[in-house]
Amino acid sequence: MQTVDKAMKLLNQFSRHKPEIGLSELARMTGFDKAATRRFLVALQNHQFIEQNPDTKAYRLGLGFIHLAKVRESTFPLESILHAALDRLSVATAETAHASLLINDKLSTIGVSFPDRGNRAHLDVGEQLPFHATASGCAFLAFSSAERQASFLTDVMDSHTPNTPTRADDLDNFIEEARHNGYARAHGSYCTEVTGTAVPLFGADSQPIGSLAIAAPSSRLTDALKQQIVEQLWAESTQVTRAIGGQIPESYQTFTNQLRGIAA
Amino acid sequence: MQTVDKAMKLLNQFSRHKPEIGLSELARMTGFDKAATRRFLVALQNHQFIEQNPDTKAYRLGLGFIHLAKVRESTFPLESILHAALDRLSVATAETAHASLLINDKLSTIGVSFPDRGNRAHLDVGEQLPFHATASGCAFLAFSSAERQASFLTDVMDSHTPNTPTRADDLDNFIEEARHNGYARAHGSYCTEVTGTAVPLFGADSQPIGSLAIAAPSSRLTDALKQQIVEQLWAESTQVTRAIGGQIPESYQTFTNQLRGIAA
DNA sequence: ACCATCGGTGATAATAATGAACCGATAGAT
DNA sequence: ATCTATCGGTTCATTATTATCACCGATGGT
Repeated sequence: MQTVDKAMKLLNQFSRHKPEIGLSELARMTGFDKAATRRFLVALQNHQFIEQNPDTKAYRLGLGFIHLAKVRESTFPLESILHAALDRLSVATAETAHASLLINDKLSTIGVSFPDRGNRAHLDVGEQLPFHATASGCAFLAFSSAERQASFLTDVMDSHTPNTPTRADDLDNFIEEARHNGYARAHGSYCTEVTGTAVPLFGADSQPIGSLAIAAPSSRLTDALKQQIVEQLWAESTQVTRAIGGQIPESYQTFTNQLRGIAA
Repeated sequence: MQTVDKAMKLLNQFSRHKPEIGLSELARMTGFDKAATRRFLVALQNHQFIEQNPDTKAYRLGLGFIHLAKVRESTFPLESILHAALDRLSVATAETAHASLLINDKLSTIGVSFPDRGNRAHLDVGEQLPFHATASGCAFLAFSSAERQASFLTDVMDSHTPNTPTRADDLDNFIEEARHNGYARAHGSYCTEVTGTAVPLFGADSQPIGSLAIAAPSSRLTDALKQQIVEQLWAESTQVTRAIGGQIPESYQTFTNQLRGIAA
C-alpha cells in the first residue's frame, strides 16, 4: 500500500514549526511530482485531513484527526492518564513535567504540566524531541532493543546547545548510564540551563512506547530534589504503564522494586 | 486517489460504540476484499493509525492521530477555544454544555462541560449526533445551504425517543423554526426528559462548521432559563466564530445584533 | 468428525497512480 | 515595459499499483 505511505509522508511534513506549506514546496519536500502531490492533497482535503488557507493557498492540517483522536481516547484513554500523572508530577516536584510518545519514529510531546511558579522550564505540546539531545530520548533508547535503537538514530545529531552530545560514543555513554541508573539525566543538552530527567513508559510488548520527564532549571537541582524527581518518575511510570496495559520488562523492574524498598 | 478514500473509509468504521473490529467483519462493513482490507490495515498499522489487539487479533484506532491533532491544535487552536466557551456556558447556565464539529459529514462531539450539580444531562465526547434528532443538528442545518442540507440528510431518520421527528416535513418544520429563531430547540427528541438548545458555529466561508449547545433536564427549563441559555449561546457562538477566523453570515447577524440590543 | 468461520497469504487480472508538458497568474529584475 | 522564474493547478498517454479468488492452518460449535 505505497499510496497510503505516500499520503502519510505528506501529512508528516507538517509540524509545529512549519504548519502551512505551499504546493510546490510540499512537492519538493516529499520528492513527489507536483501533480501527484496535488492529487494527494485533494484526496486528504475531502476527508478534512488537510485544509487550504483560502488567502495564501497554502495547505495545513485539518480537523479530520480530531474525531478519530477523540474516538480513540474515549475508548482507550491514554492522554487523560498521562495528564493525571503529569499534574501529580508537577505538583510533587514543583517543576515542569512532560510526556512524549513514539509516533512516526519520533518522540512527540503529548502533554505538559507546569508548576505554579514563575521560573520554570518551558516546552510545547506537539514538539518532537531529538533522541540524542534529551533525557526523554535517552531513557527511551536505553530500554529499547539494539535493533530499534539503531533504527531511531538515523537522523544527524544536531547540536542544540554547547552541551549536546554530537559524537556517537558520547551518546552511547549517556544511554549506558541511563540503562544502569534506571533513568536518564541530561544537563543542558537540549536547552541551556535546563536539566531533564526521564524514565521510559512501556507497551504491552515490554518495548518502550514513550517517556515521562521532568525539566528543571539546572540551578535548582539539589541532590534532594534530584532524588525526589527520580522516585516520583519511577512511581508514575509504573502506574502509567500498568494503567495503559503495558508490561514492565525485567530489565527495568529492578528499579521499581528499589522504589518499593524506599517506600517501605 | 481512491486508495486514500478507501483507507479513510476503513478508519471511519471505528466509533465509540465499535472500537475494536476483526478482519472479516471489517471487510464486510467496508465491502472490500479480505486481502485488500488486510493490506490497508497493515499499511495503516505501519504508521500507527491502526493498532492490533494482541490477544483478540482485532484492530483498533492507533496513536498516530494524536501527534497530528496536537500539531494542528498547537498552531491553529480550536479545541482550547471551544473548551473555554463550554466552561463559561456550563457555569453561566448551570447546565451541560457541548460542542460538535462537522467531521466526515457527521456532527462529532468534540467537547463537553458539565455543571457542578447532581442532576444533569449526559453526553460523551466522540459521540456522533444525528442531524434530525438533535438541536445541534437542526441548528447546523438551518444555516446551511439547501444543497449541503440535502447532502447531510442521507441517513435514515432513526427514532431515538417517542419524540424524535421521523417524517421529513416534521424535520423541515424544526429547521424552519430554528432559522427563524436563530437557535434550535429539541424537546426530548434524542434523550427523553432532556431538552437541547443549540446555535451554529461558522467557518471562514460563512458556512456552519459545527454547533454549540446546552442540554438540560426538561423539567428545569423555565422561561427565564430558556432565555438566558439562548443569550449565552449567541454570545459564545459569536465569540468562538470570531476567534477561529470564521465569518458570521448576514442571515445570522440579525440574532447577534438583537443580543447587543439586550445587553445595552 | 464435521462444518463454518476465523486471521492471513500468494499469483494473476484489472485498475489506478504517475509525470512531463502545459496553462494562466504573479512578482522581481533588467 | 519586457523578460524570467516561480507560483498553483490541469491534462492525458504511460506505467506501476491494487483487486480478486482460491487456498492455508487454526479454532470452536454441533
